[in-house]
Amino acid sequence: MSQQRHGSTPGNAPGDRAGAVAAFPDLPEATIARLPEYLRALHNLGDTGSDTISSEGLAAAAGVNSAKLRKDLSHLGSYGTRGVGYDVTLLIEQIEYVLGLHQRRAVCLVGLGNLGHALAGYDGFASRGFKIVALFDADASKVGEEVDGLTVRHIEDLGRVAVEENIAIGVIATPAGAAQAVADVLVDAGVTSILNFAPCVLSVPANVDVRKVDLAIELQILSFHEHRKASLIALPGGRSATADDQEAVGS
Amino acid sequence: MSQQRHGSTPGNAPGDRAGAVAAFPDLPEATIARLPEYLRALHNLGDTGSDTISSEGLAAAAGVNSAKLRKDLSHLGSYGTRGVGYDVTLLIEQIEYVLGLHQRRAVCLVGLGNLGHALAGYDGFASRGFKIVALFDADASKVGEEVDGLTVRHIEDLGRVAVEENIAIGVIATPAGAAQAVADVLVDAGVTSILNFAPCVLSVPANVDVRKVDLAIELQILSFHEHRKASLIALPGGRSATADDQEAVGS
DNA sequence: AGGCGCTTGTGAAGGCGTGCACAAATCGCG
DNA sequence: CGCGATTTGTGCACGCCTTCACAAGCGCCT
Repeated sequence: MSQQRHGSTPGNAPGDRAGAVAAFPDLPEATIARLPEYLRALHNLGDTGSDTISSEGLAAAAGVNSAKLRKDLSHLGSYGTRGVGYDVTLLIEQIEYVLGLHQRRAVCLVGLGNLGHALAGYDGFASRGFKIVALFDADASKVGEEVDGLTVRHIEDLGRVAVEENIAIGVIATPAGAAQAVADVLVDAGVTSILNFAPCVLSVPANVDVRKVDLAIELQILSFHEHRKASLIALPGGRSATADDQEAVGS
Repeated sequence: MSQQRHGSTPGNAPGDRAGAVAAFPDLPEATIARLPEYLRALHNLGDTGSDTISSEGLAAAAGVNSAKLRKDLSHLGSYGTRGVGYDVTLLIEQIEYVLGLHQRRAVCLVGLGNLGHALAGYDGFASRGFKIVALFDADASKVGEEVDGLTVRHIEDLGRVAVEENIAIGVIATPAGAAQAVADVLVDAGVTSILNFAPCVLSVPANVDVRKVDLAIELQILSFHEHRKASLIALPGGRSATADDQEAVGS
């Protein structure tokens, strides 16, 4: 789908520049973070729904406030139809274009431990606009291994391969100790976006974007809420009330 | 470490309530989300550093502004020493207590596909306050399998086991289609915090906290920034400039 | 053709978070 | 004992984001 010519994407008619791309009306970061949610909801609805969707309906499917959704979409100049709603197909195209998903992006993955293996085989990447085109590891014993149709290469080759394959996004799934070194190599190779799963802070040039996913942090945030809930219950309440300040796992 | 009696945690001396726990001064969500970062940085520094750390130093290690860090710490009534800094050990204890990490929390994991296997073996959970005590899957062919020292059980047993093991946190690593059903089972079993890796919106009662991690969304956000950067370069620039509106992966 | 109901798009207000800049406090040294 | 250097804790202002509420626009039905 969305095989259409994207140069004709609507919404950039009036104030467009030279012959370049769209000239983004610098969207708020919060909006950008939600666009992928809308996109996912739209794809789900596209299969089993009608041609159009109201802001109310889409907002419910994406789990957000409908006013927020409308404002988000209005930011990217999207045209809904008053009294009707948004054209599902058109909206999908618009969002995909803004997110730069009209082209399939090449991604490389560094670090093939536990998590790396899982990421290499994760369907969600392929089905949502990305293609892992290379795997790297520093461990010689892993180099040469075949993972999900790709051969693991030594990280030394990263620079060359990144240029050959035009890789702009790198995923770091190494231990924390190795992450900064890997990031440096990625930056040197021309990668300008990094998704970091290692629990550490990366320092990179200003033109490089880094996003971090730390699984333990997510759990710790939940732990806080557990702690809070348990302490609010105070005396009454269920089994977790008194147990909270004792032990949870068992001695 | 932090084996001490936590009832004596300082900072709640003046306005404490009955005999209950701490009575949190409802911290801002943004602060809560950063506390785990500080904690990680502190652990790193604790190994190779001095007894105290300045807000400047810790902020650098955690990748945030130092004023923000001070404000965050002040919210939880932490006592640093002016002219000196924060006592590393004490601060670790404080943050761990606030996050509810003074006890090791029992976690169960549902869904042992690619990602589930990786999560089951992820060191970061064990080393940062959590213990996976049970694995579940709906696929009969996976039940009985041994993964990282635990035997995979059928999801039917979740209710019973959750109560037995006093599980308050559940991790969903199933396909999107199964996630809501799993969430319902978890909620029924008394789980009040869910970490959801499935790309879908979960609907749960108000007293249940859900955090979502969607790997593809992170990449899509990076993709947007790639797209934006590429379009800003316009004409000059590197290899990715002209390639952006063509193809990235190769025909 | 006209009116009515529905939905989008947006102005305005309120809340939250951030970062500056400085007062208050503590330590060390002379 | 007092002074200066250093660092925390925080008042304040600014900007972003969210949410409400409503006018404007569109289609359908009569």
